[in-house]
Amino acid sequence: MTVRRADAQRNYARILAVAEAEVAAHGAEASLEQIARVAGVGSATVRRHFPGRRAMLQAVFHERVEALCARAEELAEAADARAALLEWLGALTTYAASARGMADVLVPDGQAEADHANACAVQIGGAVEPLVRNAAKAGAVGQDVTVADLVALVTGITLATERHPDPVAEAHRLLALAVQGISPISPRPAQDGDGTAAER
Amino acid sequence: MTVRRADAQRNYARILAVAEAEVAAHGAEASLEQIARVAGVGSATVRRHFPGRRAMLQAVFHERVEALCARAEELAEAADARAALLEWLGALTTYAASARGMADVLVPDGQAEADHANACAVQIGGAVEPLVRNAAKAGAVGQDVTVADLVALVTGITLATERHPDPVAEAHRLLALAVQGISPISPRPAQDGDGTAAER
DNA sequence: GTACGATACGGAGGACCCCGCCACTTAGCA
DNA sequence: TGCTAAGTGGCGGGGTCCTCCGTATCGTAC
Repeated sequence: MTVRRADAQRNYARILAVAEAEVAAHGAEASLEQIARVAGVGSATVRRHFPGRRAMLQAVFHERVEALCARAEELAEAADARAALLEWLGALTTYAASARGMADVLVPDGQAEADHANACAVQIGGAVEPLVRNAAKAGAVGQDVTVADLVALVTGITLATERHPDPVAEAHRLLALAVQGISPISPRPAQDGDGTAAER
Repeated sequence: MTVRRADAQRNYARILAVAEAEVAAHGAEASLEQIARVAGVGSATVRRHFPGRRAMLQAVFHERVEALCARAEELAEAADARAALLEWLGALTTYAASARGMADVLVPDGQAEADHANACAVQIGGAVEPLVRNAAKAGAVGQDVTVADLVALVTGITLATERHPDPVAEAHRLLALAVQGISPISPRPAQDGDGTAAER
């Protein structure tokens, strides 16, 4: 635990490379065993570096997450807060829809993440927070809209369009729909405006 | 193939009942093997009645899908087309978010469904089509919005909020957000210009 | 009431995967 | 050059999915 041995680092890199390819090919449920086989290491080694599938996926998509965070920081400076936020959402959609398995790692995992609390989600949350706040200040989005909401919406869209012939295009279509509103009406207080009623 | 034997029907019913319980308990990835065990039949029998997990899930949620279709037909008569559509979307959200695994069966499955083309999706599509058309005619939704779009959006939201402490409430929140629009402005054809964004 | 044929059943077996354990190798420091 | 702990790989156990095939059972015709 002190410092990682050199061979371990090499193995890690190799496994990660194989994992990327494998996830790209088979999506989020790529076989860890298969990754080990292709990488030419024992399956135990893979699991040592990545305890659990989620960890593996997080590692695979780490670069992309960082790219998204960097983009968010750039965009936080933009003059048009609304356009900036929308562009970032578009970028997120493109990433999530084109990289199989990425959406799965963005959806919060109930129990097993309390310890380090879904690393990428937190990371993204921090980086994008300013974007959303700027947009809220400009009146482009509601005050109660959180980063998590937006990410959830996009990941949901991505998951739902995963098997579509052209996932990226379809995801962007649905995103546009959600941005514009399915059926927007200016909020009127005291009307039925709070969303949906309970039903049977 | 002529007529089903009586014992087969009984087994089917029993397995279906167990499957419902099992899916409710463990979600969409409930073990077929486990279902067989609990139902006291061989695993082959389960898969004879339900070839593949999707078939099982479709059977499990068949009643709910029918209920939703019935609701849609009722609502098609409503005076306020927009309210009708929104209520139906709310109902769908409640169903999908409260019944674990239902969302998974609503998301179209690329290849294996071409033969009978995702039974429930088609069924819902047919029943809800009038609702959407009415709403479109009333100008409540865009002309290019399809049933599939709306269902995809809701199922996506459901998938993304699956692990949330209170999935139903959270799903409804996001649905409301999507209905109102994340940041509605009309840069798109044919819609009236609302002009300024800063509404709220 | 019985005998027969189609229908449905269930268990065995193969393939795959995840996971934990443990003896062995090897890198890195003294 | 040794020594030690980090790192490794393979094995076995438990689980699932899926297919095949002998067998029991149902429904019917006689």
